[in-house]
Amino acid sequence: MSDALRAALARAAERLGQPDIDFVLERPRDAGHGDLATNLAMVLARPLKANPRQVAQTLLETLEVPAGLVAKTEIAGPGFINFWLSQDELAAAHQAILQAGAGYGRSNVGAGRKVNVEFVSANPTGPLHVGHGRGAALGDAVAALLEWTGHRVTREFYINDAGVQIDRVALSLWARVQQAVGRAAEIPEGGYHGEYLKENAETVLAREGRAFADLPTEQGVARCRALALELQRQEQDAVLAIFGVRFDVFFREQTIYDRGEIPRLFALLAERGLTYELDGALWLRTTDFGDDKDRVLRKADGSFTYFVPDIAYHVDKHDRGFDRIIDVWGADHHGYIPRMRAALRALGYPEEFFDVEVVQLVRIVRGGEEVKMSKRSGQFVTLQDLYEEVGVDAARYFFLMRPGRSPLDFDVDLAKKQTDENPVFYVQMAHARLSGIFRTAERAAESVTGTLDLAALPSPHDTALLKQLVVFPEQVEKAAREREPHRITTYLFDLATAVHAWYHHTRAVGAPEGPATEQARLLLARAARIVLANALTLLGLSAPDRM
RNA sequence: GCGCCCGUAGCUCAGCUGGAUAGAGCAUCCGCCUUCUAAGCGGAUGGUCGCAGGUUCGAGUCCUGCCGGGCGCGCCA
Repeated sequence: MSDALRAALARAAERLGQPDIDFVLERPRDAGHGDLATNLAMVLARPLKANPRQVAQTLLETLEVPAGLVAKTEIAGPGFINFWLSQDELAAAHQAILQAGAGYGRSNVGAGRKVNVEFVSANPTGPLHVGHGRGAALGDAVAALLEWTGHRVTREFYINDAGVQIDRVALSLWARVQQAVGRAAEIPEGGYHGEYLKENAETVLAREGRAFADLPTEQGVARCRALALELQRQEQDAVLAIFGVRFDVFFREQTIYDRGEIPRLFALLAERGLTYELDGALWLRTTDFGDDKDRVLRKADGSFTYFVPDIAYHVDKHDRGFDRIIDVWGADHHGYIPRMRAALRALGYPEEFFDVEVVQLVRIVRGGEEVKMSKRSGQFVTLQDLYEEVGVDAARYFFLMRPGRSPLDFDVDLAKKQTDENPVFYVQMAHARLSGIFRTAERAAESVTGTLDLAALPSPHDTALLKQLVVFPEQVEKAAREREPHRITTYLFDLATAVHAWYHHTRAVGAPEGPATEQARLLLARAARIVLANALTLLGLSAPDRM
């Protein structure tokens, strides 16, 4: 609805001789300033050398807006033009909610662009921790936002199954196997000490038989490598499934090697003159592309740095035809961004191809004290511990409440509270209450149909709720563009506030104002329930009918 | 030392491509239960937006410098 007005304003500016002027048409913060406001007169004042309020007056005199769109205009403050939309326009916007239903809020601004979102990508060396949980919630929500705006999204998980970390797990598991059959064995230097490898050792012995422990060391360790990988991946997937996160692609680092991508990459880089030898090592000229120092690809001992398969992996994503890839990385990897960006630039990829979402640390706080570790992992709080304590919905909501770039204090006590202090509870309660209205009315929400009669909605809480509902699609677009799911949790909270206030101050079933108002309020409740459910669903949260 | 992120109410944090009187929750104080879930609603108190300059009709938002906090700076992954 704002598009028609924006076009009309642009035409008016053109008539004043300023066809390409950049102006803003937005929803003002203060409801007293109308439904939409523009600064056009103020930005025109300078080139026209005129008083902004005078310009606003001229604009309003020449403005041609489609009939039935705007009910009232005013010139305010330093030269803002405020618009109030007509009631027909609001009724039409309400009707659009009922018609679109579960699809309300979706758009096509992404125009089918192929996007890859890679997230979690935890090493297969142990259980997922709460930081992975935040990355999972955030990556999944970013992916959902892109889907809702018409992108073709692939959710991808990268498995580091070829590095030295997995070798250390193999040696650690072999040691646990030996211990389990009563032999003296030590977890090697840099190995994994968590309880979970003891469990894995028991699983291995139960499955392979006690004779497994008698294998020659080399063979045993090799088997342990495959078994540890399998068991850790299985556990991670089970936890992610409960957490409600699914991936389309699991990409193993090993595939890079198996397919011979490494020599191909070296040839490509050499061909472009991007590498050189120094001190027995092979270097990539990343400084030519914005990095602060060149990076080693092949070490003097002949082995590759981690950077090598990682570049090859990003090249592979490019070759799979994605227009854009988004990596969700922990904050401890942010120093790695410039070199990867430089490598992809060096290969001639477009600037906007590669993006990184940095996810800051999560501190788990219980009783005002930071919780540092769980017994099972030995060094960190696991994602499983967290959702078993507070529930999946609360965990996901809390992870999404703040921008990923902000460090997060996760208040476990608050997340568990079944009161309005807990934002998840508060938001879901709003949905449950709306469902309760239809239970009381003894009607299915879908059976309430027709055009919304605004004249039958006398309370300011009615209109406040309605106006909150119709901004959902633009909130989704904005959140998708900025890749900021926290905008949706903020919106959900504001919407829930509008619902609770409306619920408390007005009555739908048996409305004292009469049957026309009951009908209008039921239509409003139906729309509000749709929008709440859509926003919750988008973020991977449930929309309960009772609580 | 260099780079990135952060600094907004007592606490935890929002603040949309710069826009009108800087918002919310918690805490503190004051109201409201014959109600479709009081598992709720309304109100009050509380701010040199880290500091100092600059750009602009207009700066929490953009630029520069400084102060404070976090993280990263390997021929580790």
